[in-house]
Amino acid sequence: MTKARKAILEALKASVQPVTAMMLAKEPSLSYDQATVYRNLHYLEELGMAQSFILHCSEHGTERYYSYRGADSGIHHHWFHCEKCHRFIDLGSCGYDEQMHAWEKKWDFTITDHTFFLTGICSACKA
Amino acid sequence: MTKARKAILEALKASVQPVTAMMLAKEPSLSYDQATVYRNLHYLEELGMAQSFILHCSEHGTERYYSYRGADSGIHHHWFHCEKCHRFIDLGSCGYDEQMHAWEKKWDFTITDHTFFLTGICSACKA
DNA sequence: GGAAAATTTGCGAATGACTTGCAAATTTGT
DNA sequence: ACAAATTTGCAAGTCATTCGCAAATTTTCC
Repeated sequence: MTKARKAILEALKASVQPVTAMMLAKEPSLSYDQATVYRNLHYLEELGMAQSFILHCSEHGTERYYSYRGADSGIHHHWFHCEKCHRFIDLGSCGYDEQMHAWEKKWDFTITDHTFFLTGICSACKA
Repeated sequence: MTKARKAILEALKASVQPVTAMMLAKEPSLSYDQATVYRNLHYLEELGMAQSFILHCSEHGTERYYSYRGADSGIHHHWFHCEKCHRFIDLGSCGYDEQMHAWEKKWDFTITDHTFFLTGICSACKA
């Protein structure tokens, strides 16, 4: 595993919030080329050490957000996104496995991935 | 309501599958400028007559897909996307209202929108 | 440990979805 | 039908993300 790879993985692991490739590329302590960051995030996601979702918000546009995912403990996280302060709240795993299974049976398709997240106004921003 | 607007809304209503702005812009029977198509899709979504979601698939990249939504009957649809044949299956409304409410209570945030869809291989493509 | 093979990096340029400024055309209000 | 308001087409711009390629790093094998 290369230096860049390791550093990016550590940054992901250390971050409480999901981050974009650009955020990591601009992080002074990393200072890897954006292409390198993008490539390594892809790589880490393929390995199953990172997970991502695409979010569009009026203020930041459309971007892919990455978060850490333990190699084995592989919990698929879902998030709430506050449109005001742009912070994320980790909702944990969605627990829809049963529902998914029901759908697979009903329609006879095979689910390889699911996307789920919420947007709204967080507690702090409501006040 | 302008001619373009009406035509685009009709196209949406007529389409069984969610469509992208580009698909509509390239549709010979419509032949409106892409800017016009994009602007009107935004407009229709604001009105509540269209709904959309952003999907990334390896073959077609990242694009926003629109579908018709009756002005009042406003059912929020969710979809399964087949990665092979690129067709969508309408799953109807997700029926997670209770779960959402539970989350709102637990975290004290207000949900204004939710994104949910599945990807995988459809029945036909498995065979 | 070191040289060759394989992979990765940085840079700059390209891609592709989507947006925007602006003048001309259409629609609306009266 | 006329003036005001909105929308359209066009061309150029924006922005996240990707790609080609030569140089640098990592891995492999002896």
